Amino acid sequence: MGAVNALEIIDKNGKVIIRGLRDFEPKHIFECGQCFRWNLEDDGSYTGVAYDRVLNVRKDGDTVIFDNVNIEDFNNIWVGYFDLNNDYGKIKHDLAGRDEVIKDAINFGHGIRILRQEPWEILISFIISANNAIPRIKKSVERLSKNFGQYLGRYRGKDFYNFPNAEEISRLSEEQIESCSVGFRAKYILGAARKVIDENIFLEQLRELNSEDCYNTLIEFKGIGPKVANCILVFAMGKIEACPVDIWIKRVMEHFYFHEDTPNKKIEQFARQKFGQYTGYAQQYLFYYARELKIGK
DNA sequence: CCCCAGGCAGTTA
DNA sequence: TAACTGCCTGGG
Repeated sequence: MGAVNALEIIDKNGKVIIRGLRDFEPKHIFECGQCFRWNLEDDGSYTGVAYDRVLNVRKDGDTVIFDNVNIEDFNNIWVGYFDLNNDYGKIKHDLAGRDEVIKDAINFGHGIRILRQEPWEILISFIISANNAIPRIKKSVERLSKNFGQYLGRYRGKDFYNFPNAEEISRLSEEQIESCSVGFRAKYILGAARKVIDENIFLEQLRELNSEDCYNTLIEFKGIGPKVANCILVFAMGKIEACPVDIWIKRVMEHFYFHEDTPNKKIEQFARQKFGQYTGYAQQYLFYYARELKIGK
């Protein structure tokens, strides 16, 4: 039995409602750069797609309301997706004791959780993320889904589609993929799909590998370098000790710790030494902190 | 118009 | 293996 089972859960009318759910802020979770398919609604809730489901999430005081879901899917899919059985209070307490910088970052993004997302969608999403901006990454992922994914249903008057699987993408032309505004990354996306199909790669099984073997497998894909591979490790493979060093992590680390231009490898080493098994969490708090406050820019 | 955005591959030295 | 360079796209 996980921690979430100790809480009061109400299941009614296609909603699952949890009172007293700690360390959970939709804005922090969905806008900390880890996911691209969650969008803010007019009422402050977020609607997104994962694991062939459409879900809406809202927080009201200490209550979190999951809409468009039944209790079976909640237990089988979303508890894992939102990492609800993980004690973020403990993680934050441990990390915050290490120095004032990470302590401030944690206070700022106190409701962040690392989502356990689908490996294939995350692999392609982060190939698209290279030298790109979040709103445009979201637009490309959305277009790929709408044009080539399977129809899932309607919610609040909008149609939703899943992310096309590797086989579906492998059958597309480079031009079809380019039509989703992915630019020069189209050949990497098609190449990745063909590699997965031709080499019979089961990305879910990479979760069973250790971090290093998992990384070495991912970096064989054209379009996946060190940063993207580490993002896939943290956001889909459960390898939370990994440390993606992007431009914001580089900025915030140089601003607070190095005070000079520093190679990404050195930043990664420093972070892993400082934050250990919690490096991926620390990275996410620091990223959100830096990007929202434009630290180091 | 220029600049840059959660990097990468390819080329050089 | 480190240092460079060009890259689709589109919003500021």
